[in-house]
Amino acid sequence: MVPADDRVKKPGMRSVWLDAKVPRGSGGGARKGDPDSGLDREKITAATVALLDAEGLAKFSMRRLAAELGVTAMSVYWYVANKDDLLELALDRVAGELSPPDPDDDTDWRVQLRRLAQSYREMLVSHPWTTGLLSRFLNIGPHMMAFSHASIEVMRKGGVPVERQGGAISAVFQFVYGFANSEAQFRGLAADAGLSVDELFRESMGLIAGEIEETELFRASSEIMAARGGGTVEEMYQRDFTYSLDVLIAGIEATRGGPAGAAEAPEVPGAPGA
Amino acid sequence: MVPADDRVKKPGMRSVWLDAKVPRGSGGGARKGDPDSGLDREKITAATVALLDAEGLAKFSMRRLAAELGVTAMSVYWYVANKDDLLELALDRVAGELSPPDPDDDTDWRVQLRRLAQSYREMLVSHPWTTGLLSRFLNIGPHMMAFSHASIEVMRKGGVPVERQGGAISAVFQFVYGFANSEAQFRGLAADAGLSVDELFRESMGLIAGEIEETELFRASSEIMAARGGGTVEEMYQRDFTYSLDVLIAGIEATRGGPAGAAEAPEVPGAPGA
DNA sequence: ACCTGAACACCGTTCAAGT
DNA sequence: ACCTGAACACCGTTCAAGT
Repeated sequence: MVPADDRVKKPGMRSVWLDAKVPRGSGGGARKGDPDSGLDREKITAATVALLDAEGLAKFSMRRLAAELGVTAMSVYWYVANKDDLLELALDRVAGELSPPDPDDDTDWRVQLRRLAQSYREMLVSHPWTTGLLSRFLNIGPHMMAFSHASIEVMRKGGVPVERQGGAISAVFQFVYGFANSEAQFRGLAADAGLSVDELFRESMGLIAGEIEETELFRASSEIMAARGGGTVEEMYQRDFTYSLDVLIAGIEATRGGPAGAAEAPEVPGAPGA
Repeated sequence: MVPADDRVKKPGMRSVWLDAKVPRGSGGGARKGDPDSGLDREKITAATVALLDAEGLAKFSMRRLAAELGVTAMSVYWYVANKDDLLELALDRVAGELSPPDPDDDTDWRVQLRRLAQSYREMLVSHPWTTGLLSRFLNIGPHMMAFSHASIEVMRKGGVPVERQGGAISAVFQFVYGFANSEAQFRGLAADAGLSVDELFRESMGLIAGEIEETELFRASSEIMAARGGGTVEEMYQRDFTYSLDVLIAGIEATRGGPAGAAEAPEVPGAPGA
């Protein structure tokens, strides 16, 4: 049959990770000519991540990627069934940066949770295209799975009862996802507008002030502005993130032995562990 | 000049909401012929929302929309500068479903917060295309702004000090965003696969079990499964959402008067109030 | 003031064909 | 086993032209 299409056709879930175990270009011996010229999934995935980092998801195309690889547009389809599969591979590749803790590490669970959250946030922010993709796939690649399971382990160490672990993980990592998404996107908007994040922040504030002016609503938002107390947007993000995590950890501790009736969310879809 | 292009060209932020106040098609008197045939922003936006709801963001195109409106592809550009502007309009239109509380309503702040969160979640889940767009724009449309300000007001009523209101809002609504996003997307995956959410959940669980089998990691995840106790995915989502909100509210109360050093996130970008 | 048609510079993917 | 070229059915947007 045609390249990379040896999967079952039955309707159901779709993911690269469910396909034939041995991907193209890693099978029969090295290339004949010069050894670096052969394509494989590894090289293609690496180039995809590089391109996504450099130009974003919107500008990424199979044709653009092929050009980068010095190859014709359709060569890539020998190694990868379609664009979505390639994006799944790219996603799990950067999930390799997550570095979940050693299961035998006996550091305080709160510290470990903070580290997991910070690490997830850093991945999302330094590869802004990830937030747009995480919700499109099942996220069952090896690195994602490792991260999910590390999250469960941390909650267990924190004494969260089994029926609540899913909920607690969801509260934390869905927050991180949303936070990092908005953070990354705001940086993107700033970059597009040719402004620093601080400049864009000031500009949008000024503009809102001009639009709704003297209303009650504006007074409230204005109070918050005043309380900001002269930090950079960067500092605001960090303080906000930290405080929100404090809220979550305090909340988890406070409800640890609370009333029954809370269970876990589906493990697989969306953000890790949720 | 050309249609809908009377904006300033200076680099900076871009948003429909920053354009000339009077949009095309609402100016000079009703249509000559039959009164229903004329296009305007209102009709176009409504058709856009309908199409996005029915077929999703991926299938939406200007040409498809024009066809729906019984008009040539390019007519739409008379009323709207480009696709992004139209999507911004669609987004704020469904944000009109959010129904923030009356500022004079003296219901307990926790109840009001739960209502805001539930209402936001419902909007995101019943219009799954919104999560993909919220992070792409500034979200400064009138309905979004109203929701943002209502969120601030609720935190104020909850006794959260001004410097923490932004962080608390961020913790809650970024969570809701992430949660609803993963919920909506999982429903979408199920629909694409022609399965119910329960079927897809079972199928993915079985599959993961088959893949990693006897490892320690799997044992942990397997324990959680066992603790699920026979609910539907629907019920799981609801319990999880509720428990997570409990965590957040308990956390907000616990840290209400806590240590200093936490401030708000930028008001404008991303999810409302964050 | 509003709408159209043709055109430009793109997409993802299929398919038959080359080596 | 791997790669190519041509083709299909699309995109968003511009521009000159119609009424």
